[in-house]
Parts: sequence; C-alpha cells; structure tokens
Amino acid sequence: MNQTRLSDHAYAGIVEMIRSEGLEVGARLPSEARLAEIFGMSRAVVREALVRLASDGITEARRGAGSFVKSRPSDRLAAFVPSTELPTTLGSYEVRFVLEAEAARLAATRRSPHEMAHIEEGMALLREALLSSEPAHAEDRELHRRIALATGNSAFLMAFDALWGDVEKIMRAGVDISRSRPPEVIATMLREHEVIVDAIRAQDPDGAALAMRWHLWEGRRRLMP
Amino acid sequence: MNQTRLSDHAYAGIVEMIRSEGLEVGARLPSEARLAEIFGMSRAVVREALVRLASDGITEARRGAGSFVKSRPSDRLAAFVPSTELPTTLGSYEVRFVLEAEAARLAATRRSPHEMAHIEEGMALLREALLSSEPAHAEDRELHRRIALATGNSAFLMAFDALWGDVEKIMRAGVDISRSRPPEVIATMLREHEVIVDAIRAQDPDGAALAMRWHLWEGRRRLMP
DNA sequence: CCCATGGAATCTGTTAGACAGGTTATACAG
DNA sequence: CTGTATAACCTGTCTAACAGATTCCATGGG
Repeated sequence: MNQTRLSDHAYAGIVEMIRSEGLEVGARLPSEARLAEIFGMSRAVVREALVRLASDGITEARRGAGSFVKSRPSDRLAAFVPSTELPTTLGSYEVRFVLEAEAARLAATRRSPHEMAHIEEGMALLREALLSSEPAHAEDRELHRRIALATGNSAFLMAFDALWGDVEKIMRAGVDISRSRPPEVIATMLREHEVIVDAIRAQDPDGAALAMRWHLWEGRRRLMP
Repeated sequence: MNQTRLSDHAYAGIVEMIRSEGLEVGARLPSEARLAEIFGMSRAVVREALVRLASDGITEARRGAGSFVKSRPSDRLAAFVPSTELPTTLGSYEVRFVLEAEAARLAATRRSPHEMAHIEEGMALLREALLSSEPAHAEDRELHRRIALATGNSAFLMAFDALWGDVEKIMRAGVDISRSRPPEVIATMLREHEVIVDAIRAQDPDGAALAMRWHLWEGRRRLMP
C-alpha cells in the first residue's frame, strides 16, 4: 500500500528545487547533509535519490566537492539522444513514430474481434486511470502494447518492449517536472488515444497510422514544449 | 581520477551473477546483507548498486521480500516476448521495413565522417566474407548495425538488437535449405548493400531508405521464394 | 599589492550497527 | 490435510563515525 518510498520525495524535491530556483547546468546543489535537513530525512535516503538522479543523468556527484546539476530535467528529456545529439529530436520517439504508426496501420488491417475487445479494454483502463489523476504510465503502455499485439506480429512487440524502458523513464521525468497535469491536458490525451482506437475499430489503416503519429507528436511536445 | 566507485563493482558483480548463474526473470537475488558479504563491502554500497539496477529496469526490490530479476541484462533487448508465439518469417521483416528504412534515412542525414568510415569498414568486412563463400551472417548484421548506429539514436540500436535474434534464425534456416548460394546471388547481395552505403555516403536520405527497403524486400524473397 | 602555500573547513564515499514494518516459511493446532 | 499463528528474514530508514578529496581562506613572503 505504502508504495511511496521516501527517496521518491527527495528525488522529486531536488528536481523541483532545480526548476524553481532556476539552477543552471553546473550549479552546485546543497550538500547531502543539508538536503537531509531540508527534507527532514536521513542522509542515506537523500543519497539514494542522488544516486538515481545521477543514473538519470540529471546530477553528477564529485567526491569532496558536492553534487552538481549536469543537465536540467527539462533538458534531460532531450539527452537520450547520444553525444552527436540532434537537439530537437528525442531518440525513443523518433523510433516510435515509424514503429508504432506502422503497428497501428497493421492493427487496423488485421485485428480480430477478440483483439479489438482487448484494445477496448485497455482503453477503458487508461480512461479510468487518467480520470482519477493517476500518472497512468502503466495503463498507457498497456494500451500501446495491445495495439502492437493486434498486428499479430510478435516482432513489433519485441521492438516495442525494448524501447519502453526509456520511454517510461522520460515520462516519469516529465511528470516530475510538471507535477499536476491540468484537466484539459488529460482530456486531450484521452481523446488522442480514442481517435487511434476508433480508427482501428473502423479498420482504417491510414487513419490509425495518422492518429498514432499525431498522438506521439503531441506527446513529445507535452514533454518538451 | 580514481573514478572506480565501489558500487560499480557491485553493479557489475550482480549483473555477472545473473548471467553466470542463469537467473531467470522473477528469480530472487541474495539478500543485501548476503551480497555485501559476498562482495566484501558494506550493505550501503550494495544498496546503491541495487538502486541503480532497479533504475535501469534490471531488478526490482520488494520490501520485506527481497530483490528480484526484472529483466535479464543480456536479454534486456531481445527476450521480452512471452515466447508463446513464434515469430513468423514475415514478422521480423515487416518491422525491419519501417525501422531500418528510417534508420538508413537518418544515417544519410546525420552521419559524421567518422561514422561513415565505420560503415565503409563494415561494408569491406561483409564483401570479404561473402566473396570467400562464408555464410557472413555476422558481417551482415554488423553492417546493418553500424548504419543504425550512425543515426546517433541509441533507440534504433535497441530495437535493432531486439529483432536480430529472429532475423538470424531465419537466415540460418534459409541458408541451410539452399546450401550453396550461386555466385550471382552473392554478387546481388553485395550490390544491394553497396547501393545503401553509397546513398548514405552521398547523404541522400530518400535514396538510402529506398535502397534499404529494396534490399530487405529482395532478402525476404531469397528466403521464401 | 599580489601571489603562493599550507592548513582548516566542507563534502562525498564508505562502514557499522540498530530498529521498524512488511513478507515468507515453518510449525503447530484443529 | 488445512488453516492459522508465530518466528525468521528482508528491505527501508536512521544514527554516528571516519577516510579521502576538494575548496576556501588566512597567512606570510615577494
């Protein structure tokens, strides 16, 4: 029940601190001891949050010196594109554009009634989760996964699952930044998914592919305005 | 300078443990205290490694129960699929059409001189292997992989690696059937790859995408006439 | 006045031990 | 054989301490 690990609060708190205090890349964070004091928890928990932040490429710890902002969380979303990076492009989404759009197209062409029901159910679960203001990452993933499943081609699933780890990481970071999503954003997200599902139900391949591309395009924009 | 944090050893040690002991997804790792004992370090360091492993999606910690393998590091890219459905021959190629064509397009747009040299080298290796009548699956894969690498987008690599297991299986089966490939087939395969590499060298996105699609189309026909 | 040099203060990395609260397995009772 | 209670175990968290690295500052010499 109490799934909220304390270090999640520290993680979110530090991200919020970077954002609200406008800490630039290279700026130093308060010391672990100081952060522990601020958040009212032990140094060990703060440390765990810092380890995760470093693992996510947001901060960097230098022994004896302190922890420093490596990339601001909002910039971090672009940092999945490695070294030679194209600033405007988010790696995982670039692949999803072609991969999931094609999956949606094939799903619209081939879906069996049973697979369609499976997709509808996924849609219902996502709707429920979003309307109760949950993060709903799991439900989002599940719906997209069920669409890939409806292609009848397990290779899509393989590629999909290989990517989702990154996608989820990006999404979590995004939600951490803009903590509460306004209702109109939730409604929009819901509508985008519904259009995709509608097109698959109507067996409209081009419509499904277009709706999926639109959804991913908008999703990326929501993450990096 | 001494960048070797102790937790790096713990991280690598646990990954190695999962691999060498063949721990399946869902298997339980030794307890933190036990791991600390094994690696000869304190529990805090083992904990740090486990936090990072969890952040990377390899393990999952359940309070009171232990840490569990969530996805095997080696399979992390490949074996997510429930294994119920064997991929059809068509399946992998269907995904490769969209995925690798897009990768070739982006590679043509973005490739650095260094990446181009890397691709040329891969091409040379493939040429050598094919002309000496080897199966050349490894070289084939390597060339395609280097093209995906030249996109500068690691997500393409992930998806690519996730698929290749199947592709290779199919290819082996294909070669087993028609044991010796006639010289003109080898020449054709070589030429198809060369056209792709040429287009990437010439920074011709559409040409590269088309050449890749043609190559995959022909490749599939060679396997299932 | 400027600059080098040597501490002193500060910070992360690591260790040890302890307890709370959850989970699992065992042993006992019905 | 089944169900339950209890004990053993495990992760999450806290406290206290020290080692090694870095930064800052004051002091002294040029």
